[in-house]
Amino acid sequence: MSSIAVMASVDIVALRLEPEAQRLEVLLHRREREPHLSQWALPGVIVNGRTPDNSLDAAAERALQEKAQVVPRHMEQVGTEGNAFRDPRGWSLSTYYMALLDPAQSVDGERLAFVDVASILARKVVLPFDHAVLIQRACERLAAKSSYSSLPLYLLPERFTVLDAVGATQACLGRAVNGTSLRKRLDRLKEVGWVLDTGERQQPRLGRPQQIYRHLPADTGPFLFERSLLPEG
Amino acid sequence: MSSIAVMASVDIVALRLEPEAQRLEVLLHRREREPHLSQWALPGVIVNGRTPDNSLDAAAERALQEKAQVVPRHMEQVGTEGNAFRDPRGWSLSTYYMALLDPAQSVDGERLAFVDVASILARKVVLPFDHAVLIQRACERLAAKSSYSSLPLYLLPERFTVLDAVGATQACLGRAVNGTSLRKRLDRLKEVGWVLDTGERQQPRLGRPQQIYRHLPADTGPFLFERSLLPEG
DNA sequence: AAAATAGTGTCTATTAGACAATATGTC
DNA sequence: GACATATTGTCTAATAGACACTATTTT
Repeated sequence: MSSIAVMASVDIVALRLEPEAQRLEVLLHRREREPHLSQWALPGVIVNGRTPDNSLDAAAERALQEKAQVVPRHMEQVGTEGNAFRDPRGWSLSTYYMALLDPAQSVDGERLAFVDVASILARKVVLPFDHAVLIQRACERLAAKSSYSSLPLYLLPERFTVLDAVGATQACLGRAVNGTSLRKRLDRLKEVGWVLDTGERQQPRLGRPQQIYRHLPADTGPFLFERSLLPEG
Repeated sequence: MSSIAVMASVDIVALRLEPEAQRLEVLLHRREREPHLSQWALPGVIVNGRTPDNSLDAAAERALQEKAQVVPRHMEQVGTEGNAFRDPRGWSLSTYYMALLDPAQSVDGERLAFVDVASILARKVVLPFDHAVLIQRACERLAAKSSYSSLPLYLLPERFTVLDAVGATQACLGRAVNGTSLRKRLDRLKEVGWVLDTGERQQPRLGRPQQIYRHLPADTGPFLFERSLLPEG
């Protein structure tokens, strides 16, 4: 049985919207063991028959709790990367999940930090293993789905404005987004009950106050629109 | 190292369009070892450091060649299922791929057969492990993407008619599809060079002859439309 | 009042879909 | 010619997007 076995782990690409510049950040964890001891890497856990997990999803939950110490608004499996080179110890597998966090999620301690995704993808920050690739794949998934779904709203706090929604969508897509279109989408989401209109207002530094929308606490899955936001306009 | 290891495999959900009724069939392989020896199951291979595969994708290719003995027009990873119960030997992982075959793909020998997908999902045919779940997930992925992409065309022979395209799309989506819409989509695919108009005709039993389209031999990835085919009409 | 920002209304473009009209073959 | 089937053309509906216009607040 050991001859048919391989190292396997679950890694979490937990994404947060940085409040100021509305750019994506990924949660990294300082490694507690070799290889790459004490380097910043994706939080993850080993999976095997001796760990307490009954399933991959359960292992992902445990990784979130034990290592990342955050509660995501949404989580989904993205894929599995497996080859002979990604881990110096030999053939290994990593099933990686995308988790979307409330921007208010903060981390304490020396072992956790949020790092700008763009600087990782540009290789300005270098991660061990193939973690940069996993982050890239997760962001590609996020971008693809963001065009035709309400997925970016999982990156917003429970109460948010139209401008927040535009910013989140732009961060996910990596390009400008039409405000009118996003307003219409929020109207649609209001119709189906995916978001609520609180009736409350919020005063920006200057100008007319903003309507405050609210999303539901539970992850009911993203709403799928019938058309995509278009590349140019 | 053996204490941090787990059983892992790659399984292939190879789908074919049954020529007559235009229903989806999946390729099954009679198992050559325990557990579930000589039962029909998904073709797959073990992955670990001792097998010749450099990567998961390479293992998937090997599974196709050695076990399934078919060459797909398209293949993509769908996901990974892992838990303590799916294999009687203990905790195990299966990364499973969706492969789309030419309907002319046939199999010879006693160890391979195409089986109607619907009867598997309805549990009229019972498969070992959680293979029915893997097939279901692959079909869900196929249905989701078929609504907004040219994925169903990978199930067609190189030369096909509009009616073939309608049939394939219906089989993938599991519901009726508007013929006019599909014609327009084929026009769009012709514009971008994803399909070609051969100029040739084919005579059905009765009536006006059908135009014959042709797709390119290489898998350039599905074309993504900006809108979905709509649920009712 | 001026400036800034939010939100609304109107128009266009695109594409799915319904369906009538036409083309082209077999019997 | 009758019939079957394929294809084209016309119209509608829905929604993304552009943009002018209005609303509401601060300074």
